[in-house]
Amino acid sequence: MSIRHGLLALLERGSRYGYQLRAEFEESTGGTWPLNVGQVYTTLGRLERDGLVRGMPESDGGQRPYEITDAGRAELALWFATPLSQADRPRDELAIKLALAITTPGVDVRAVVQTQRSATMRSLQEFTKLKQAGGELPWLLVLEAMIFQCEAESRWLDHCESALVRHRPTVTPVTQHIDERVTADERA
Amino acid sequence: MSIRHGLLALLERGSRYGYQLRAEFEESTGGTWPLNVGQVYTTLGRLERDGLVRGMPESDGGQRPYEITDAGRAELALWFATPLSQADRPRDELAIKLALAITTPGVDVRAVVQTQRSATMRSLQEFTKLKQAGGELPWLLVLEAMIFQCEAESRWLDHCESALVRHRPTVTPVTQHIDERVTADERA
DNA sequence: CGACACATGTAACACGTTACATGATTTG
DNA sequence: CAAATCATGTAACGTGTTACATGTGTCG
Repeated sequence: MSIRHGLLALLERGSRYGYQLRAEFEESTGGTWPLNVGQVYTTLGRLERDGLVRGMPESDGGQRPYEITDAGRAELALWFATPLSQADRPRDELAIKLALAITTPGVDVRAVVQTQRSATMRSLQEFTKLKQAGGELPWLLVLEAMIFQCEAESRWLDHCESALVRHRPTVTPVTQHIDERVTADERA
Repeated sequence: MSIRHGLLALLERGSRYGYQLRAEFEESTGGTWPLNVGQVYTTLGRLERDGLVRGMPESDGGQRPYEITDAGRAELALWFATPLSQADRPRDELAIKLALAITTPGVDVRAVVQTQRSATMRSLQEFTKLKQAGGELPWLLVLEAMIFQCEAESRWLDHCESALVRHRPTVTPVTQHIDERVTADERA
């Protein structure tokens, strides 16, 4: 639903055509989430089908601008007025992954956690660097949203690791045979 | 991709049938993300089509168990070994919403922020209550992931609000006419 | 001219989601 | 018996995503 409403919001500023919409959408979010042009057109088609936008006749340079309708404006207002509930959000794949890793035989959960943390920290560094480069307020806020998320994820991964250590003791390479005895016990 | 791999992980524990898979999936995540049974079957169909699981003949009580194949095991191992990159994640709808709210005429951004924060805090309280009730380790970690996320979101919303105040001064009901002058200036 | 950016669009597919149809089994 | 739960499955739709086809304009 984010692209749908995103395009609607851009059209609220005034009439735009597909290519413009893609450029402005990517600009708002600083190119963090690249948007395939094709998707703009398919989404515009669906928005028109639903009566939220109106496609104008093709103008001079082969450009076909769209404008938002009253229904579209209402839908947009509703979007802004309604908070995102937990149910609206996609499942947290990382949480699912770790939760299942714990109960899946033959998975080194600590390795999963550590690999993820490396990746998360790399992202965090990239974002921090981008932040130094500066930019418009919207793009800056998006960046900071992702920075906050990375930090939360990193803290959560730390938390998971220590919870795991508490739950099933750490294994060093030397005591590999002990590891196998322990997991065998747990299966019973 | 999370359900696909989730089912694969559950099948790694042993042969299961559809209804069981749904129950175990919801149990792992504590019912936070309810999973429609129908989706289990469609997903199992796709997994079988891709050779990652094998559907067994229908047994006694009308149950049709599935088992994971070697290809499925490889896919699962890959899933666990590969960290989630930023590109894999869905667009952050809230971030997009706020970024666009800022540049959309006629939107009270502060109201959007405050409405969202109320909702986020409500979620946070629910999760905290659930945490007190306790549960298995996987479910506990999932809960804490969501708690951490809510906290990050709440902090980010605070940050947005203060960034907005810095950028365009707060308006009180009494000085409504001043607000209109200001926004008119900004449009120019 | 040839390459590249601009611009529109379609086809095909993946995944998630809901609603529905259908039966077997259990239980009050 | 009737209602609820267990269990399987299909049909239909929505969004997101990619790949492709097509044409125009511009610039070295």
